[in-house]
Amino acid sequence: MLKLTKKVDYGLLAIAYIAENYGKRVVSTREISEVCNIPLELLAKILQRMVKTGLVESISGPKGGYTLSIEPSRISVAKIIEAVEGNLSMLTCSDDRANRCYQFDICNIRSPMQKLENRIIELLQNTTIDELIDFATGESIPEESLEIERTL
Amino acid sequence: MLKLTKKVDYGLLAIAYIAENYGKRVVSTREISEVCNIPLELLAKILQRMVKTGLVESISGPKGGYTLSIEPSRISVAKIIEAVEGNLSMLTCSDDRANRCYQFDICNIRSPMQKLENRIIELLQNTTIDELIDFATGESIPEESLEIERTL
DNA sequence: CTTATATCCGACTAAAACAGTCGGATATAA
DNA sequence: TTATATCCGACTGTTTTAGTCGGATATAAG
Repeated sequence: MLKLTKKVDYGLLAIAYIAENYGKRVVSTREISEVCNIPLELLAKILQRMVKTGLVESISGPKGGYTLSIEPSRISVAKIIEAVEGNLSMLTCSDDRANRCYQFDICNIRSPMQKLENRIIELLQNTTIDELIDFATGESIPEESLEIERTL
Repeated sequence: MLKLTKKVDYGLLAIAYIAENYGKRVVSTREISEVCNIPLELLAKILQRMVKTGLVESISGPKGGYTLSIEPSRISVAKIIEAVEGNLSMLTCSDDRANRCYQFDICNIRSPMQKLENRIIELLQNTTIDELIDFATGESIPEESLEIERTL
């Protein structure tokens, strides 16, 4: 379904915490693990993937840890999902021999669904880390953000 | 991740096919199964769930099958996901004893993520079956729909 | 130069979700 | 009565997810 995986959840929490300390100090896996209640080893792997994709950078050794390698405003939820999970597409339409979709030829909902996916991805790209920590620090909360509308 | 399950894929295809014949005739599980290359038994269960949630209605016996119980314009992708999977939330923030989230107390990204989720749900609610079959029948394709923009 | 604390990395396991199957019940047109 | 349809729960194999383990490399500090 559309549920976020734990890894993504952890990744978001971790990078938000790193972002709060951006420019001040580096934070270690252990510290994040303890503050956020995230299993240490799992968190380590998540952070390492975010290093690989260039979202954070690491300092080895004692007093080491992680810090953002780019501005919070340039780190989107989309990038974090991609870093942690590999890709963020909800559709896997394929005509390849290997992982062929048996509906590929007769599927007439592909275009509109593709469009829907693109819009969702746009939303994920437009939600950035600085917005997340703005909430945390209490700055500039747009009043509309508290509305909860889920009428089907 | 955000991938749609096969069940939802099948559900979308099936209901689109039913919608194409809406007002003309009922279509059977077997027919949809053959046309769309969907395993018969699995499709049957999916259609039965959509009956339960009131998206389609069934006629038993020979010459029986399914038809929409409401207008195509009132059937959204959101409703189909809910019918087939139970719910469509990407977040599962819970303070309950049973399935408690161990980050609940310290999580400071919940509000913005909730907002993001609401926007995605809005998109899913605003994409309806009549749009899907408009594409299939070639009517009123907005030119922007073919754009593929995925710049991260 | 040793030690303690970090990141780094692949392989592994248990549990849950997903995809699909099976057996049998009920309804109804012919 | 029969054939064709929906209905429904239980079951199985596969894949994904979540988390663990063992060991390598890097470096600050004594």
